[in-house]
Amino acid sequence: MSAADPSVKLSAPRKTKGALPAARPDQIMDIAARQFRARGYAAVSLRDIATEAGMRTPSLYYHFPSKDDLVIAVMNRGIAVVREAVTEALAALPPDAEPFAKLETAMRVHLRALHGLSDYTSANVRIFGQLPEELRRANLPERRAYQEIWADLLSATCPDNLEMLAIRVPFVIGALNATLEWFDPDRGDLDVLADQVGRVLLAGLKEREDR
Amino acid sequence: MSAADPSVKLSAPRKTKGALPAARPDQIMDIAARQFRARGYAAVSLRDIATEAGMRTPSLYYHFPSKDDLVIAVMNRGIAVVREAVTEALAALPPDAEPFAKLETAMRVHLRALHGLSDYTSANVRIFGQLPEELRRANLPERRAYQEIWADLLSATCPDNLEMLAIRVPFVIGALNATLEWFDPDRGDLDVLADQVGRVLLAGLKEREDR
DNA sequence: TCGCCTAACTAACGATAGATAGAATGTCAT
DNA sequence: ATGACATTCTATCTATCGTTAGTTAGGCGA
Repeated sequence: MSAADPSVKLSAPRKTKGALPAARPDQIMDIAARQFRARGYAAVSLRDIATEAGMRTPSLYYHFPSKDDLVIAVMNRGIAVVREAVTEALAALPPDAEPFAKLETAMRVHLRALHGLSDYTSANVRIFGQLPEELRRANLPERRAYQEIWADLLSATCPDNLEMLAIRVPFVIGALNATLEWFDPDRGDLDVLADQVGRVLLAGLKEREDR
Repeated sequence: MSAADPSVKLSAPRKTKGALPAARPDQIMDIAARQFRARGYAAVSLRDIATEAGMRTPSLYYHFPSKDDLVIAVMNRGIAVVREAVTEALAALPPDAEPFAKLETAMRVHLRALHGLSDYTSANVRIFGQLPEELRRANLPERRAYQEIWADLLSATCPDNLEMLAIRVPFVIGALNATLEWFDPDRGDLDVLADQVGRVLLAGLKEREDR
């Protein structure tokens, strides 16, 4: 394939100190995230990751104490990335932006994180349901922190109705995440997707009890 | 645990011919579906299935030629079950039912199939993304046939707009399926879920271009 | 120059997976 | 009673997994 001829030894430690061409652990995480995203959790072995990184499997253990630790690191970064992106985008809005304008922005950024911006976020969404329960639990704090952002945003759509909010938060995030399973940004326009999905969800959330 | 002490030999073939207490292959598929639903694809081994069925692993090979074949059978039944349920429910509606009444019915039945009615359907949704591509491909014909029902239903929400329809069909199905990952029918009321989800989606789909 | 740190290597282990071969068991029609 | 069939068994194989142990080689500070 493209990478990794193990007979060619990578010549020793890094010379560059200030240039930092992506630290090795980061590079390994990049590869892991891309493979998890493409092929799922169980289908990706440490051998696969090591091969693409140009090293032997046990060498990975110098950078990560176990496969679980590597996976947890990738998963947590996946949520951190999208949370920071959404937070920044919301902060860039005018302070008096309407609740539904904020919602639309958050949806667009979330979709962009899933489809192209971050292999980490898409890997997280893709493999979360495949992980043994222990690993899933390790990702829950990050997920809950991210959900709080959406709870803030969505509370404007159903004020004083916590039961409705408790359903709408995971429903909206889940509906957005589900696009990962069928939408291919290489074959369709991501902006069109965001327009269509945003329109349906925003209109649906805007609808008042009385119609 | 509850089932299967292999030292107690199950006494030979079935006597009952007309009574049919669920044919053995069906019983095995039931167990497989339940386990796949609960723990995902990779986490369920043939040993696990055999144990719960009260037999040794190789005995499974008398009924199914391989694990792949068993999985494919479970997956296909998962779609078949929900498709038949939706088809029947739609047929039971008055012939002059409005398009959005049909849509709401389909959504309710689909949610019910996911949460309780059928381990096959929930197993399908749960593990589809975990399967190697070859197995996923084997389930595509069933899935496409089921999607056609929804294409019919949803075409009323965006007449003469095939691009929009091509997005709305997988989006709606995906949004419904995603509830499997966060909604627990033991802790929440399924009817409440259907009310809330149905309201948002139906209102969103009803919204006209001009607002 | 010496010794430590970094970063990789080779070799191997134990566990578990799906799968196969062939023997054994019980039922039933003849 | 017997032979055919259906069903499950035991025993074993091969492949692959994550992981550990111990080793090697280069760069850098004292």
